[in-house]
Amino acid sequence: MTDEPTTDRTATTATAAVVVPEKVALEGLEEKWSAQWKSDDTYRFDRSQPRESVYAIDTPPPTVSGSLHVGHVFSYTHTDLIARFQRMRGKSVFYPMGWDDNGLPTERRVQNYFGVRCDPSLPYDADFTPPEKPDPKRQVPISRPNFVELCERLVEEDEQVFEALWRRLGLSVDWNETYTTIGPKSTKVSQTAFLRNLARGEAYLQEAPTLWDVTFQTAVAQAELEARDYPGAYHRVAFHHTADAAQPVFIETTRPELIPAVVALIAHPDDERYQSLFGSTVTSPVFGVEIPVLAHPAAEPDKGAGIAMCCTFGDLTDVMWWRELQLPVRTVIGRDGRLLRETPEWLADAAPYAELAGKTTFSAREAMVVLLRESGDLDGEPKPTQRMANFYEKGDKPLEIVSTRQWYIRNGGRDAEVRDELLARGNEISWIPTHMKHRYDNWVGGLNGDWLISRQRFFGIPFPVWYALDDDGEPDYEHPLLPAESELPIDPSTQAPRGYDEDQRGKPGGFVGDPDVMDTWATSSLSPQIAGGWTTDEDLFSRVFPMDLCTHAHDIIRTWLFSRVVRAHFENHVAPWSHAMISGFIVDPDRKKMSKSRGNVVVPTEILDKYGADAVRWRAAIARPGLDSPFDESQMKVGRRLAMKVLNVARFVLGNGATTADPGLVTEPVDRALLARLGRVVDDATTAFERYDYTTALEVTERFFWDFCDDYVELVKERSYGDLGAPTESARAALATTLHTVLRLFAPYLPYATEEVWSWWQDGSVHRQPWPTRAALGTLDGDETVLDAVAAVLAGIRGAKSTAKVKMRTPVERATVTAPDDVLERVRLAESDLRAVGGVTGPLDYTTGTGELHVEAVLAPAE
RNA sequence: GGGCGUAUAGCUCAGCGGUAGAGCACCUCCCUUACAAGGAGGUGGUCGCAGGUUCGAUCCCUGCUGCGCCCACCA
Repeated sequence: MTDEPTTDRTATTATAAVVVPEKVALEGLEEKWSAQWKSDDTYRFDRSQPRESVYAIDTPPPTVSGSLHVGHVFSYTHTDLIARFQRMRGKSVFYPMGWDDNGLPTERRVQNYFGVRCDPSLPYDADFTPPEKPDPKRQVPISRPNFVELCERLVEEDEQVFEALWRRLGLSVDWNETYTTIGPKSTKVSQTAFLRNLARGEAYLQEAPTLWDVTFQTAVAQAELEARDYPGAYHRVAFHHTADAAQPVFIETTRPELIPAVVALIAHPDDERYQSLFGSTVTSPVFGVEIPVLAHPAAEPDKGAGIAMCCTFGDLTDVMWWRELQLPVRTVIGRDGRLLRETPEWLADAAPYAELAGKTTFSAREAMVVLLRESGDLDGEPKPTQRMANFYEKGDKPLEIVSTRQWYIRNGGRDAEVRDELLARGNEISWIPTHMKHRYDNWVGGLNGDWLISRQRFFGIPFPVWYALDDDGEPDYEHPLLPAESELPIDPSTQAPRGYDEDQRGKPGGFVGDPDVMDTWATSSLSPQIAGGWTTDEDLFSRVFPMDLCTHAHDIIRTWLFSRVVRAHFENHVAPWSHAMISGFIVDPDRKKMSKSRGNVVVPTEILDKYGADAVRWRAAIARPGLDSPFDESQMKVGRRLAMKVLNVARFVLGNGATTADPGLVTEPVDRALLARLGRVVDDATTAFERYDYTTALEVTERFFWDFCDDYVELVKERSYGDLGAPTESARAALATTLHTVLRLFAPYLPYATEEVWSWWQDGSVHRQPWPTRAALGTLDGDETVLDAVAAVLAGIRGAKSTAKVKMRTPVERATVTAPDDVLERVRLAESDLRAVGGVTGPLDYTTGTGELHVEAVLAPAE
């Protein structure tokens, strides 16, 4: 199963002078080899290969304005392990790297870093230089093009820092294949895909209630929501029967400031308490607005008073009622999160509104309570409560819902057929681990609206859309003006649509550009297309798409993973990759999520400085896909020790002239046993790696390697020196063959230590060598149980010395091995080696016994 | 409230219908010419709880409980 034809060269002799350093160290290897890999272009993708010889990887473009934590480092390492394995298996690995430099985080950083803010009404200033000392309180207003220039300047610096970190970690990315989510290529691809979505009816413009962040003043998509605990208070408020004002109807609300926006009271159709009210009207307190009392099954009888005040819009339930019961829109909250300054015309009693106008929701709530007290409609005191409120994941005020015009892409949230298609795409993907598919299914099944992709921001990919202005200067949203694909990329804020001149911008009979930009996910959802050359390099695209693997942590299944499936589904009619490998989180030792606010974040460069890249990679590799893993520095030490051991044992093997890795020279039973076992390890590691189980592949290799160092190397040490008169060449060839094989098995995990050792006696990079195969070891007939028998004798002799608390080189005057005959037979095969390593100077006797092998040793008296 | 995962040595984790495993930590010993940032040898567990299936359950089934995550939840 692992014996696929490759150009395996296990039978390799030294092709260059063997240079083994006097002293080995991990320090310096990262600088040395990452520079070498860069200058040699070691990881370059060979694009001449056909699709079946290519392994293509979709990596998450990190947010360059953010900071990386150790979880990122681990997750990217997981990807790299697979990339290196596939490369050694003979695949041409397409492993690009993207930078997400788009969007809000960058804007925010630019504002703070340069002390500026974007004012789109200003003209471009070609000579603008940012203030020398940024003053966060007095940000300099600059034009949108100036602002974007600063964004681009800053992300370029950020990208260099990130690339340096990734190179040091040893990611085998092809650095010729990079992209950004804001660059011309991404813009062209994003705009092209958008226009095609639009032409097919998958994208549309709609005025609708939208989740809105009042701080950033932008719309927010469902995927960016985060529910958080938020303190509030129930206010018991009286409405009044319109027919009989003396009869109050009590509702409970946490948002009394929305009373001017009330459009109905709603109770469950079966709720007996309100049967007589259905169909009648009530009058709102303070403002005297007459509203209907309606029935709807979503009203919960045991929640609050059992009858709810429906406002436009307090929450998503209000939106549902508004839509399903066809209620009017009465907006009182503006985009700045404050109550509208103009008094709404529907208020029967308008005067009290002056107390609320222009206030934040928080202040308006207090003012409203005063008004309710004055009118006598507040029953009792507000009762404090904790509830969950929706927040923008980057925001710190609860979201409001305002009615705005936005661009959407269909995602099944409003369409069962599309939803089923997307669920079916999920079935096309092999999920690692498999249970991560549930998250995808849950998310797709739970969508309650289409994907909102427009943002009211500045630094982002603009919609390639203009609107004609009528004679009154009103835009015609029904018939957007679109560019041809060949004209892309375009910026509608600086370019005019066909048939118009720039001086018609904003004038009646002229045009206006769509002011919005795409959300960053609307671009990164196309990462396979952007990186793969869709519409920009179709030959490349045919060789890499659909891709083989995407890897990232489980937190972005609902965003990045899902959105890529949506885009590939519509555009390419296929899932974007065959495998999705989902990493767990690195949590702190108390199993809490690492976060800046908790102050428990581990900075990647610190652990790289302290333990080295190989050690950090080793630690990453023992975290299996999908499982959270607590950060523990002691584990880095273990990885570091392994890397050191590789260097040291190689120094021994090669330093003794065991440089000919030719299994054909391995003749002694114990040596053949070693290679037989190694062959099984190669098979096991390969099988595990093929299943994306990099952890098991490492474990079996490591188990073998430590046994090799502790037992086999000790066993044949004397013989390999050539002073025993025993077959020296067999031992030396076994040592060299094992080193030659194990280095390649470890290469994905420990790229630096293995490359260093490889360079001592081989040409080229170990990372371009073929993955080892069992067949190439040529010892399928070896009896590996010989090793077990020998190891048991060794342990027996060592145990005797350890129990006696004497030095390990204490001579053994007489030893008796008791074991079943077949085991004794195997021990005899290595007798001279055992005598040498055990220091057995006197007789070595064998007696037949049953059960476990047992050694009786008579030790020489202490000197 | 819905879903998913998880529970095995002090810690981190493998494992599996047939006598409980590794690494770390801990204890004892050893400077041995690849390695003291080493090496050798040890101590340590009613496999979360309760039922069931079975000759036999840590493993399979059911139900609990703890922990973690995702989703829903603004009246």
